Amino acid sequence: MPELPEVETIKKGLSKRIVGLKIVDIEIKNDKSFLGDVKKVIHYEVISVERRAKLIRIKLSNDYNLLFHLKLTGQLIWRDAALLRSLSYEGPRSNSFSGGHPSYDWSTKLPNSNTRIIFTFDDDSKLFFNDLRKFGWCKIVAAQSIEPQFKEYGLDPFDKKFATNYLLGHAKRIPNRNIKQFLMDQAIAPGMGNIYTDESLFDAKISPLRKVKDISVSEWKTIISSMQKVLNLGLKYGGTTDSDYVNAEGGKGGMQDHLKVYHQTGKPCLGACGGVVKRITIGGRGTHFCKNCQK
DNA sequence: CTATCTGTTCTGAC
DNA sequence: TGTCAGAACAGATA
Repeated sequence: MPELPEVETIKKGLSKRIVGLKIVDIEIKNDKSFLGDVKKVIHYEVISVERRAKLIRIKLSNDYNLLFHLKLTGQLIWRDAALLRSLSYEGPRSNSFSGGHPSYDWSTKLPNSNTRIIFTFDDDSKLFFNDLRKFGWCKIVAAQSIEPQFKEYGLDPFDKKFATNYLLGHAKRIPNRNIKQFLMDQAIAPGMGNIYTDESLFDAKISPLRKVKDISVSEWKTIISSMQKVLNLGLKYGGTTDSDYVNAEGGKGGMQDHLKVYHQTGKPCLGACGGVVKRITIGGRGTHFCKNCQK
């Protein structure tokens, strides 16, 4: 599931590959995945690739943008022309039992049954928007409409102003909200999702059930530094591949091997407390934590 | 076979 | 206003 580190990893990968290329064709295989008129972006060049919250923005030379939200299962995979020729028909097929990880034949065979949009560039390379569950989208947004789109989001967790006072301000507004849902609120901590919220709270030794009004200033400081720590770790390992996430080259991330609580239900707690990782539901989301370590 | 669960965000009801 | 269920969708699991 793409959260800040996954989206940022894709952004970096795409930026390296497609800046300077001109879009020459867009093939829409699922109408609901694409909003806008393709005529507005065809024949224009990619100026930059940026991230805001969990959105990816491809800025074009004519003041239009392609904005993507990958939601749960969206992928953006770029292939150069040579690789497309060698892999387009009979990509190697892995079986479904490769070390407990899902099959990855979609990352070698492109397009595939999950491909919703195909962008072709002027060097014959292609960008594939794959999305198994079709929650994700790509839309064309004019330059002047970008900021209004981003207005709903709070400060990026790496912003210098993302500090105790900022979070206290939000906490005052919704004092009875639990810290888990608080951190998942995109108006407060955009880019945070289930994985990095659970990991951050474990690192901070704070229970996900704590109400925000009961969190002290020093605990807020700890939470902020834990968030930045685990997000940075996610960035370092190129994101978490739990099921569908791949980077811009179609490769897996490595953060899944460094998760301490997320999807570790029943395993011994790594806090050396002798407890086990529990799973409960908060706000409809699976929440993983250690009752001993997190107070 | 059906029922349940997953995980992000939006919508509509209370 | 905050809170919550349900929907969007497809597939893995029970």
